[in-house]
Amino acid sequence: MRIGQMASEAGVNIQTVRLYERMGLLKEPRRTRAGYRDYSAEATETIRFIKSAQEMGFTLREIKTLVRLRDGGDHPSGGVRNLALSKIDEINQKIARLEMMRDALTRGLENCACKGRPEACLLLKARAQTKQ
Amino acid sequence: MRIGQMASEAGVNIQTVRLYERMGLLKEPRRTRAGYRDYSAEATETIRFIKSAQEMGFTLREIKTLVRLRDGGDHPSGGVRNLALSKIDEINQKIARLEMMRDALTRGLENCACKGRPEACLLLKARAQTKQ
DNA sequence: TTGCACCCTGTACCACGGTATAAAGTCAAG
DNA sequence: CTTGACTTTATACCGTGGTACAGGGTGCAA
Repeated sequence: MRIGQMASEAGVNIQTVRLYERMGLLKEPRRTRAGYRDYSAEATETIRFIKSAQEMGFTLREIKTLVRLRDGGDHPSGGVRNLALSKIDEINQKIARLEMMRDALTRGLENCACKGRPEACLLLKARAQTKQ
Repeated sequence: MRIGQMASEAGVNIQTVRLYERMGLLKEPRRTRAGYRDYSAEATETIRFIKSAQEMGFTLREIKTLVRLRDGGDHPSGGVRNLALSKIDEINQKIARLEMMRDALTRGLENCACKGRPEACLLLKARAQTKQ
């Protein structure tokens, strides 16, 4: 699979794929005789992982380590394991903060739009949806 | 409280505070006779909210609306409420994706560093910590 | 009243992530 | 073979968020 199809399946620009490769986020694919990049389906998964991590606020530099960890790391070592654990910790902290932000927004809504009109407040639904 | 103290309490650069004001993220404080900005303690909370939201992957443009919503919006209206609800939804999606990423990392670890040495895997602790 | 720390506005610069363009090669269909 | 869609590398540019600097004013304290 060549770069054009890969990029379009992953939903990114071709230039972006090459950028990620240069930055070491995406491992270099084999090449055809003519020098064209030849990707396996796995690559699109990696790209999607990268975009997802990015939306979670990780930088490309951080994502570089996330990708390595996700792929099983290099050689098993305490260093790799600890790095992964600290990343997992970071993620847990992000989750906790997102929950706080959600509650802050919820409070904002309670103090405003729904004031005196609890029946109009779609909020409880939203909360129920997440506390399930 | 003047901008220097405010910025240092919030942990940001003075220039950053002024930038946020220019971008409409931070409402313009009153001024002293000399034209100095005069902040209340509330402002540092707003700054911290902004930084936190930023680490969660929201852009300043998005955070601008988050801040308005958190502060109780303008005038109560269905529009404001719906916007808040959709932001809450976004946050829930981010949380779900972070959980997926965490699991992906966890799997990466399982396939690698802890292979055959389950007693060395600190992973279960990390998971327990979050599933509590 | 001089010094020093702070503030003001405005402009310029920076890193990051992404994208666009140029100049050249590949390849399959007509 | 030629045409058109695709690829290659390399370079240049852009928006976002942040910061630095210049040139000037404020205010307090020795």
